[in-house]
Parts: sequence; C-alpha cells; structure tokens
Amino acid sequence: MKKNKPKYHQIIDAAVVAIAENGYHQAQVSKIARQAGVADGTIYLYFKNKEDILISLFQEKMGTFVAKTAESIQVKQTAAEQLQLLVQNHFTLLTDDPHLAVVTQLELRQSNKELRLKINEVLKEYLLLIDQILKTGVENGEFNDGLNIRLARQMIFGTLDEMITTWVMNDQKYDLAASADDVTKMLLHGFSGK
Amino acid sequence: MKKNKPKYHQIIDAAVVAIAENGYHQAQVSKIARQAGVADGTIYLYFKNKEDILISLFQEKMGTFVAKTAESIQVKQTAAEQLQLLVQNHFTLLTDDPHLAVVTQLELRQSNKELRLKINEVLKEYLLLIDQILKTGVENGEFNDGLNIRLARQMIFGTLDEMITTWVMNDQKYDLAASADDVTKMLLHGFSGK
Amino acid sequence: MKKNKPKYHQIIDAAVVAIAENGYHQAQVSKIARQAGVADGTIYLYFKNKEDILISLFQEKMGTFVAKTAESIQVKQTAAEQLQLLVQNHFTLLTDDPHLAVVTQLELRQSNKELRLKINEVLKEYLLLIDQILKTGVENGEFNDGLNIRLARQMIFGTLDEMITTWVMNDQKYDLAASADDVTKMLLHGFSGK
Amino acid sequence: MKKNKPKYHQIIDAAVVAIAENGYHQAQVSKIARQAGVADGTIYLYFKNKEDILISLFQEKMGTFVAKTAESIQVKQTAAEQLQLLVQNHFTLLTDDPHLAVVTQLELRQSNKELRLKINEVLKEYLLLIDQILKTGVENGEFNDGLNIRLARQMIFGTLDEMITTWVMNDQKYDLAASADDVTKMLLHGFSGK
DNA sequence: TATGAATGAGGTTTCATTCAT
DNA sequence: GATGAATGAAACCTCATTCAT
Repeated sequence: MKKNKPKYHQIIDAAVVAIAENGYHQAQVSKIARQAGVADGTIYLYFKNKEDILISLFQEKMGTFVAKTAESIQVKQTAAEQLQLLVQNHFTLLTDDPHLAVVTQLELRQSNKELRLKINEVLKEYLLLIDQILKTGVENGEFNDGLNIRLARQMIFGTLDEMITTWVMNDQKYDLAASADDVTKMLLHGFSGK
Repeated sequence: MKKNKPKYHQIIDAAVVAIAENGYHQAQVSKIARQAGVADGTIYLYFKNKEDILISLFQEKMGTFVAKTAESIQVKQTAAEQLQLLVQNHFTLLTDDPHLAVVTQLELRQSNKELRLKINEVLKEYLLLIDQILKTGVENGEFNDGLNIRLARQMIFGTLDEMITTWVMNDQKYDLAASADDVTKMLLHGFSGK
Repeated sequence: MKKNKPKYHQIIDAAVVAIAENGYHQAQVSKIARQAGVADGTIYLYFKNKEDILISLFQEKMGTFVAKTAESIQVKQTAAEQLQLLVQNHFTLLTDDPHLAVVTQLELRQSNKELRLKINEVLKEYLLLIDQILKTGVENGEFNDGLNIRLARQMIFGTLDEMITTWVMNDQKYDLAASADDVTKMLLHGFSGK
Repeated sequence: MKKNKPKYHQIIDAAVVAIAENGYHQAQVSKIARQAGVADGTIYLYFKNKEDILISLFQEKMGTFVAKTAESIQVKQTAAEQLQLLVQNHFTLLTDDPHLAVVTQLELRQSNKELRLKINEVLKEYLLLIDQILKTGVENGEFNDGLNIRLARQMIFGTLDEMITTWVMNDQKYDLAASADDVTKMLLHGFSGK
C-alpha cells in the first residue's frame, strides 16, 4: 500500500505548499517534486497522474477532518451543540493550516469539472454528517418538524464555505473561528429569530 | 462605442454557449468565433483579449440582473418580501438561461485569480444590494437588532450559491425556483424558528 | 500616373516617419495610413502592397539623391574632388533627415531577402556613379593604374555605410558630415599613405 | 553546464542550416528541431527562447573566430601582416561555412533591434581586435601618425562586410579569399597609394 | 525504487489585404 | 476615389508524462 510509505504524504504536503505558494496553474509537477525533494518521475510511482495528487490531497485532509469531527460531536447531546462544534472544527482546521485553506477554498476550484466532481464525492461524507445532525435535531424536537433537510444542509455548507472563502480572500487577516457561535445561532434562528 | 454594436453581444452570447457546451478550457477563441459566426480576428475588434470577453460577459449578464433586481424590489415594503423577490429573481435568471447557469456556477470559476478578482468586483454590487435589504429589515424591526450584516449577507449569498451550484451539477433536473419561498423562510427563521 | 498625385508622396513620407518612430516591424499599414491621414484601404489605391511602399520609398529618396549628386560632381575636375563631394552629399542627406537615416540604415535592413534585393537594384545606380568617379581617377592618373574598380567601390560604399550606421546607432549625436574630408583622404591614401 | 552537452551544439548547427535554407522568418522552431533531430520541447531545455538560440549561435561562431584570429595574429610582427591575416581569416571562415555566411550576412540582420544590439556586443570584441592592430601600426611607424583609429576601424570593417555581403548575395560563386591580399593593400595605401 | 532528459500536442493573437458601401 | 470593418493564416512555448538507466 503506497499510502503507508513516507513519500506519499511527503508529496501531498509538498503539493499543498506548492499550490498555496504558486497557485493552481503554476504548481507544475516539477515544482511539487522539487518541494517534496524527489525527482519528477518519482511522483508517478505514488500517484497515477497530477489529478490523482489533488484528489488524494483532498481525501487525506478532508477525510481525517470528517472522521475527527464525526467522533467529537458524538459526545454532544443536542443538535445545536453538535452544529456548533462542527462549525468550530471546520473553522479551526483551516485557521490552523493557512496553506490548506488557500488550496481548498481558492486554488483547487480552478480545476476542471471532472476533478471537482471527484472532490464532491469526498465532500459527500461531510454532507452526510451535517444531515445526521439535522435529523437528530428534528427527532429530538429542536428543529422544525418537516425541516427540508437538503435545503438546511445547503444553507449550512454554503454559509460556511462562503465565510471561509471571503476570509481567505481577505488574506485570513481576521479571526474566523471567533464567528463560530454567531453563525451557528444565525443558522438556527435566522435573521428574525430572536 | 463597441458595446452598442450588434456583434459585441453576438460574441458574448456565443461565448456563453461555447463555454457551457465545451467547458472553460476547451472554449477556444476559434470556437467562440465559429459559434458567433465571425472570423477569429473579428473577436479582437470588440475585445482586448480572451479574458476581456469573459469579464464583459459577466458584467453584461450580472450587471443587468443586479440593476433589474434592485429596481424590482423597491416596490416591496418589507425586507422579507424584498429578500423573497431577490431569491426568486436569482433563481429565475439562471433557470431561464441554462447555459449561463453552467458558465457562472461552474466554468468561470476555473479562471485564474486575476479574472476572479474582476468578477468579484461585479459581484460587489450584488452584495451591496443584499446589505441594503438587511439594513431595511433591521431598521423597520423585522430583523434582530444588532444583526451581524456581514454574516447575514454571507449566509444569504453562500446559501443561494451552494443551492444553484448543486442544482447545476445535478444537470438542472429539478425545479430550483420552486424552492425560493422555502429557502427565504429558512434564512429568516433558521432551522428552529417556527 | 499615381506618382504625381499628392497622396502618393504623402503616404511615402508617412511611412518614413512611422517606421522611424515605431521600428520596421511595428510600422503596420494601419499606422502608416493614420500618419498619412488616409484610410487603410486608400494605401492600396497607390501601392500594390506594403513592400511596394518601402521600395517606392527607397526609390524616391535614393533616386533623387543619386541624380542630384551625379549632377553636382560634374563641375569637379579631379576624381578626388568628386569623391569628396559624393561623401559630403551622402552624409548631408542623412544628417538633414534623421528619420530617413534611421529608416535606411537600421529599419529597412530588417526586411526580407527579396525586398533587400530590390533595394539593391536601386542602389546599383549609386554604385555606378562611384564606378564612374573611380574610372575618371584611373584615366587621369590620379588613381593607381590597374585599380580593382569593384574592390574600390565596395571599399567606398562599405566604409560610408558602416560610418553612417554607427552614427545612427549612436543616436546621431556627433557631427557626421565633419568627417567627410578625413574619410575621403583615408580612402584615397589608406592608413600608411602619407 | 548546458553548453558542454552535445545537443547544445547540435541545435545551434541545426539553426544555422535551417535559417540558411529557409530564411530567418521561415526558420520556425519546429524546423530547427527537426533539423537537429530533437523534439520541439527539447530546444527549450537548452535555450531560453528562440532569440537565445540566435544569440548563442552568433556568440559561439563569432566568439571562436575572434579568439582564434586574436591568437594567430600574435606571431606576426607588422601591423600590415596582422591585418592581412585578419582579412584572410575572416574570408576563410565564411568561405568554409557557406551556411554560416548566409546566416550572418543576410538572415540575422533581419532580426529585431534588441537582438541586433546583443549581436553588436559580440562584434565589439572583433572591433577591439582591429583597433589593436591599428594601434600597433601607428606605434611602430607603419601607419600615419595621428591616424583616426575609429575611422580606420570603420573602413576596415565596413569594407570587409560589404565585400562579403556582395559575395553572398552573388551566391558565393567567386573566390572571396583570393581578394584578401588586394583589399589589404588597398586599405593600407588607398586608391592612389602606389 | 529512483531518476530526469526527452517528448510533442495545442492555442491566442497579429496584421496585410479585401471589398461592399 | 475613399473608406474601414472583416478576414484568417500562422507560430512560439509549456508542461504532464514516459522510460532507459
């Protein structure tokens, strides 16, 4: 299994840095290789092609994040608390890794439709996690009966994504994580909630 | 003024179709020209370069949309109604022009950072329109006192953008506009509003 | 006859200015037309194509110069005096028309082989004039018996051309005409002449 | 160091042939590559861009020539002998490499001003070599006291250049090297020297 | 495993020339 | 005669991927 060899992660981390520093279209395979300290050809011993690096990058980083978040919210009783924790985790993940934030919010979106579809597959798990929280909320009476889950999920994900992208575009110069509570409340109660 | 000549719009519309059908990176200038029924060189009598076509495309389509929406919401008294109309307009615009939907939600996002910055300039007006609605809502007591305008704006825009992108990625096969009322309500009252 | 119409010369003069100011490859037909104050298409009523402008330019300017020089040296008795006058005329012509100097010495040489061959045809008359002086010198005993005319002609033309080109490349900032006497003497007597 | 690899010279030699046979503007990179027996992209492993090939070509060929000539004339005592050898070498170099003759005398002159300036830098060394001979001649009394070095240098270079260009334009069909002695004498003593 | 030299397809833009008005 | 909008051919360079060592 290639994923267990050190160079696999070495190359993925190099890709994050190379893309964050040079931009998606300027992060040539040779640059990633140089950043990883391996030869160009070595890349192809661990990844099928360039796209495969990017998908793997997303899978590794996002997969870990989803698993951790899924686990951590289990200790919370209410859906509101779970949502709050999810938002907090999401913000913290990207605040702690500025390079990763640039890559996932800005650079990777310049990829073609095909790659983005594969990225969406990875995201599906995250969306399922959100759905789970929402269902919990409906079941225990926290959320409106007959809540449109799909809509609510898109509202959560779209809001967080937009917030993070704006924050990255503003050079990450304000404290994103500090807004976690506010946005959670706004998602729960809306503009005219209370 | 080039913008008043018929070929200017002819080329922009051809670009929308060419990009929607071939994808951003496969929409070569020669394809746009062929679609517009002009010679390759003719493009350059109306646009500085390829990027200029894309920026102009966005300005023309989005600019018109923002102006129309801004005008139409003026007849509404409550912020809630205004918001509902904005959402409705946004969904209708893209539902009525499937090619444009693909181009703005998927293809144009593959452009480089420079182009995206220029696109953001155009979007800024739309965001200001949203802010206006929110301020109205706060002033007339519809929305919470001390509403975080920036956050609320990001919630609205992020939610709509996510909804539309998902709809486009699902080949626009369900009725997006039908969700306008539901999403408006959810934005106003949240998941646990009422 | 097109050559008698005012626009013919108007376009040629515009070409000299356009080429001198923009360089050979940046002097597009449209720039020449603008400089001449006519439409692009009008150029083609007076010239077969762009190359024809340049050949005509050379013919007009050089033709006049050769005729004038041929006439003026007839009053001189000795070949040495004739040569001195030819050199003086050549230098004066270009000193008096800095644009023309740039065009003939630098820019027109960037043209392709075909055009340069046609330019050489025009120059042939000038070279014949030089030959005439040389023959006169041999006949009246001023120059060595058995002087290699072809060689001598190439020495004269090559020397003048090199001097002028260097002068133009140095932005014409020194007095070229002041060297006429010195170079004439050097051509006549060499480095170790007297 | 790329210059030591065989393909560096292989490409330069291919460029000489391609330009000589097709003309400056018709010697596309793909033609040079084909002539060199490498892929188009390989060119760019050894040269920054097309212009870089041409500059390197001139530097390699002319640089070698100047160095060799500088060395060979050192064994000569008189300036006259040195000049004779320089002329002989110059003629022989181009007589022995007909392609190179066409390239340096005709084709490379069609390059833009920027490239020509870089070519001039290389030529500067050759002109310095000529100056050295002239100074030697003045110092040892062979040449006139107070000889205008700059003028004399322009006379030598201009004469040789004109002779070679004419010879190339006449398809190199006569024996250029045979004129070396004659032209040397004429430079030394002029038309009316002896 | 690891290397890195070599490959070669593919696209934006310019500009001389035409021709309907 | 004069216009100027429209034409369309043509080329440099990049970079993901391969494969002999």
